[in-house]
Amino acid sequence: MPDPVLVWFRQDLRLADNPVLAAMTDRPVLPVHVLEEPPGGAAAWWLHHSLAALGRALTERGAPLLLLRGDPRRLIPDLAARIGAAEVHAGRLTEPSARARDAETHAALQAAGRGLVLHRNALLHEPHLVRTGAGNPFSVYTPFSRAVFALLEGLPPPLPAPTHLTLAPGAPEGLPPDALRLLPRPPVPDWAADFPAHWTPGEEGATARLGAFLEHGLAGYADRRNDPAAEWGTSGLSPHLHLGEISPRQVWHAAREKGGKGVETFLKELLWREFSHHLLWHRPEMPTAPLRPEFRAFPWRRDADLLRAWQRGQTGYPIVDAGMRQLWRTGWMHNRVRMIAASFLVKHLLQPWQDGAAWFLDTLVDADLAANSASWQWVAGCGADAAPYFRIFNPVLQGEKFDPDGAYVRRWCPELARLPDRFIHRPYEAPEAVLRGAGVRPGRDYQPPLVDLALGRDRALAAFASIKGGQAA
DNA sequence: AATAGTTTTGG
DNA sequence: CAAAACTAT
Repeated sequence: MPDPVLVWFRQDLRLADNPVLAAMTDRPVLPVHVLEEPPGGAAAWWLHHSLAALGRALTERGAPLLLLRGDPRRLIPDLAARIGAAEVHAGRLTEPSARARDAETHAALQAAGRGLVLHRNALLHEPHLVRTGAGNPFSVYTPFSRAVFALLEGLPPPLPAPTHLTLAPGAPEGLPPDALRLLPRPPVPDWAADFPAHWTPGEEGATARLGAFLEHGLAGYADRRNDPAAEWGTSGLSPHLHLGEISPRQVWHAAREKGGKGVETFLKELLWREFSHHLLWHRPEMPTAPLRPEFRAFPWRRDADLLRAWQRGQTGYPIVDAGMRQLWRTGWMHNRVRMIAASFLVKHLLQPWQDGAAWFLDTLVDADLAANSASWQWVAGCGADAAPYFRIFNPVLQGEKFDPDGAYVRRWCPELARLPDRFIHRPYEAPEAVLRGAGVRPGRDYQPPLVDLALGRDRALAAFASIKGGQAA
């Protein structure tokens, strides 16, 4: 009998195209997941269901998933010792805390003569292996995407899922998924009540979502990806990719095989995800500190009331409010609307981007530290390859451009649904008779804007001007 | 992955 | 005089 192996599942909750499992042919395995800190609320809901789905799939293959809660630095080496595993295998992660944890776990394993083997499993290409011609990490997206595109020409095809696994003997009793307490419980109201109508966590759900997107969305992707009301405007794969229920390699190959219009545009979006992880790998401070140092002196005007109004979707700007409510109800927000809502918070309201990023991490089912941090820094203008500081989205113009008939706003802000197109993105300009005709009582059904757009814009520009003395690039 | 204000164009 | 082009932020 070959040596047993401990298979440590983290953000690769799938069987197909899983290099960790593929390395295990004919070896007895103990699949384990250790919950150390629960993720944000919405992501925790997703994790619960994803772990349950993975558990079922692994049980069918003969090796049930062991669920534990506690410190992996101690639990993983203990478990490896208990089943006599010389090696622990896992997928490599980019989050700084996970990297530190893996290094410590590795050290603890090594002290007992064991090893931790990390596989490329969450990304198309390892972030530490992509370099500029000069040998440095990339800090600009376009050259990064060009380099990675070239590297991916020889991307091997996805690996098949194992049909049968042999369970290593000696596993202790694990926890049922419910014991991880990842779901909202009383007295907290069930904010996830609507999630199941929108999502099916787990590998099967991910595969089905990819198939449906290829069928209904890919060909029109270049045209529709900025239409937040379009049913198949985007793939909706972000939460599945975040937990590795499907690999980017599977998505990459499937899109290329399908071919046709929209493929290039779609693949470039996958590379934004890669780029975010590349940045986080090389700049682990990215989640908390601006990548452009002059932004450390930015005069934010932190205000709990403004932040709360934004969180609740009560800013008075329909496209922002619709987005924030879609986020709360479904755990997801369309990418175009994320940019608009984020820009409004950091520019017009002058709230620190870190506060917005924290709210997104708590409410998004796809809460990904790399993508979230990189994107907020991009919007705020303090990121490596960020929008110039003077790029300030006007939520009314953006709404009129990308949601011209107000379908998105009407869906998520039903109190405005009967307003004519002309005022759907600027209800505060509607004459009283129009409001009355649409059944909107001013100040009662919909609040006045939190800030005048011209004033907010000028104030943001002034704030940015005040830090420009720094060594801006 | 902008916007606002100004100037120029062209029917 | 509306639309397109240009330009500063």
